[in-house]
Amino acid sequence: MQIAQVIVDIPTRQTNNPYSYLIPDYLTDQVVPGMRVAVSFGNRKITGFVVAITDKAAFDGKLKPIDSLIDLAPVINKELLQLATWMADKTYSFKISCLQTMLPGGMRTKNQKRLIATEDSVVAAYPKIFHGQHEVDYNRQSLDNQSVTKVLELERQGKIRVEYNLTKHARPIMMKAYQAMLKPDQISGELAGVRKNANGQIRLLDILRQHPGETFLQSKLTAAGVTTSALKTGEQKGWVKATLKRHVRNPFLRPVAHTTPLHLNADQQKAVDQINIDVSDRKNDVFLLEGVTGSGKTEVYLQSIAHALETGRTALMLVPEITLTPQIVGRIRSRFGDQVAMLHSALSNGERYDEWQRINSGQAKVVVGVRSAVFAPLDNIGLIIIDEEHDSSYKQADNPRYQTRDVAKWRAAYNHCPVVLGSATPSLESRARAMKGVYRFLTLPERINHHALPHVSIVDMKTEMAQHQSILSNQLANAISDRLEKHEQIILLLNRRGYSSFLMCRDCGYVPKCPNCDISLTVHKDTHTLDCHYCGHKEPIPSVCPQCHSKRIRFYGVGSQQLEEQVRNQFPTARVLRMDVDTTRRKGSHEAIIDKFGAHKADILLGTQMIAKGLDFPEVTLVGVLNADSALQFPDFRSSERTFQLLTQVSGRSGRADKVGGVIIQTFNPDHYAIQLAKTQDYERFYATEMRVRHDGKYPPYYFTVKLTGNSPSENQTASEMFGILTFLKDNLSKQAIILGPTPKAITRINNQYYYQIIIKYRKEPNLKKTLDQILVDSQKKQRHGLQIAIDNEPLDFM
DNA sequence: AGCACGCCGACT
DNA sequence: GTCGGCGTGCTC
Repeated sequence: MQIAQVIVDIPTRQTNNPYSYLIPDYLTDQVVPGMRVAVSFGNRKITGFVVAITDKAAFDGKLKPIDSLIDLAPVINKELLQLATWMADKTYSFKISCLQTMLPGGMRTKNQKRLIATEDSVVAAYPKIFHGQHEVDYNRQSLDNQSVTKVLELERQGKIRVEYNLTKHARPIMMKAYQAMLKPDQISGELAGVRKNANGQIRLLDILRQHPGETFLQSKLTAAGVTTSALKTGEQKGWVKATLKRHVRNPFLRPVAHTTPLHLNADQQKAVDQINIDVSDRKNDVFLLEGVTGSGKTEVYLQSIAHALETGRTALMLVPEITLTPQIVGRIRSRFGDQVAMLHSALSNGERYDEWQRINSGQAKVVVGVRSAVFAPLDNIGLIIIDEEHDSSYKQADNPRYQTRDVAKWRAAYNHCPVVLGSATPSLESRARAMKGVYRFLTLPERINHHALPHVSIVDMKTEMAQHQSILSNQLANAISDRLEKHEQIILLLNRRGYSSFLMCRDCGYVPKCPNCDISLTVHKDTHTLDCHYCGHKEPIPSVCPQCHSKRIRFYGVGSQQLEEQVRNQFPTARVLRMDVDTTRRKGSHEAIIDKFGAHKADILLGTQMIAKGLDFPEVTLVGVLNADSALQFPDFRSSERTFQLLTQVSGRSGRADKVGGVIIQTFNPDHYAIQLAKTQDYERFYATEMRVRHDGKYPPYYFTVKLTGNSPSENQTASEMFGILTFLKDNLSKQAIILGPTPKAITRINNQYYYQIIIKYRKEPNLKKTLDQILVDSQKKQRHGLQIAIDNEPLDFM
């Protein structure tokens, strides 16, 4: 008898190991590791991943059989199955969360319970449960305790039937199609029996002659001039047979022209050569490819990918979250055509599913995508590239909190292939490793065609604000007028990290706050609401101060909407485009804005971070950064690095073609080294300065770090439990470990939960993993007192 | 997670 | 004396 080892879809410590299930006879040899199955667990039905097939159970109680298969073929291959185990361990998360993360969103199953009333009377009797409907989804959170008990009671009485829907959301699209049934020699005979003016039928026979035996989507045939009535006749006469054919969604909006490899300069050639040798020799090095903006990193990637394909292997290229614009994908596709699949958050579930299938089936050999694409089911990977490796979107913010770089290195080791980390401003971690010889260091010091770097000037907003209250300094305003006159384009960047507009009463100073969180509400003019960005609470914008009834209640802070208004007022003839979360929410709107600006149908593009990355507009000759230092104000050890990277990156956006660009940086900290060194684009000095700061502060890359966050509905409870954890840590770690906290988080209360954190900095702690695992096990009991623990290994910030 | 079981306070 | 609160433990 075969036994399936199943990781069930319940993310808890106690269910983090496989459960044994019998494989019924009729499924013998059909259940394979990596498939999902439906199983009974307790008294409900849930899904799980088969991770192994054994002939003995580790459990000596009575085993239940597998109920049914969810997949006919594995959705997680052998490599990814191993990776999931490693990742769960590394990120202190559950195996099931890791497995689910590896699947494209649309394929994830949901354990949905559905209640069906078998007696009409109960529908009317319990409106809280049924809302007047005969069938409802069972949602425990939205029901009060009495209703939950009632549901169980009605279920026992047989007045309610329970169904479990373990649904997959994305499915292949099946469309109406027709299969050609005629042999070529039958065609002319049939043609003779057709009326001369029956154009549709003639057209159909024509197509059937050229493609005997093929199956055509109905839409293709009608597009080719075959009418639906002709198809009906054809079906009656036995020419074609009605059937269904899979329609593969195509997320690529436009066809692209084919391009050929560009000529490389000496540095690029050297980089390509070294990477290619590794690919051929199946060596598992990590390269750091450092090259200033415009130095031609992408061409290095493309030619290395080409080499990987030539050796019969596949390639994976990762890009930051908001960069994956048609510009980049277009370049990859123009070289590799339909072998390219893309995995990106802007795709619909269905599109992502189809792209994933193309990869899983081996049709796609090159995958371009964001963070989660690191789990693309590619076989036989020959090269992994991480572009803009310093980008913070490579670290997942919630469980499993993985760092894409680490996952990529794991997969590269498994596949015996190199990893290329590319950046103009590498993360200090990566650069330090390159200096130590852990990574191999490749540089592209020159800009292609020797374009001059843009001229960068810094405006001190302290003196500027003393003269006039305006978001735009005189210098920036003058530069904008100048470019508008010359019909050149302008990008205005609002560094809005934690900086958005709120409401304040000018008479009493009242600021509307979220009732559930310790944070002021943000003004959203489009919806006319005050929103909480943490818990989603919304309320209308008051016209009088609720506290002192004054009418002088106004906006403060600069959001991109306010900036847009001011720019339009100051430059009424300019055509302005705004790009931020509000204007890009709709699918395709991101691309639409970029296309419009690229076609010079607007003069000014303004927006947040998302306009800083990877875009290439040759007509842009001025980049203005409105508030360069808003990130610097955060109590975060990485804020200088972020600021430097951002400013360097946006500066690269100006003047890439034949025109020399200008960059104007407005700041309240004109003397800060991150800003001064960004002005001269001096990465070397920034690296040296920042490394000294990190060394003195005992920060990464000199120290490893772990962040432990605890939350509960009571502040006292949270604090005291966290102090208990502190004692436990002190008892189990060495004297060299630096433990900071517990301290309340910057926003202590979110959704009526109180958050405290502990930071651990260390160089060598052999007991750490064991100690933290123990804390998680213990927290299972403490969670009953309401405390939840989250562990973030190598957090991006200490906030 | 979600359900059952079991042990202590306010009630028909 | 019971009903029901939630703290604890188990699910192959």
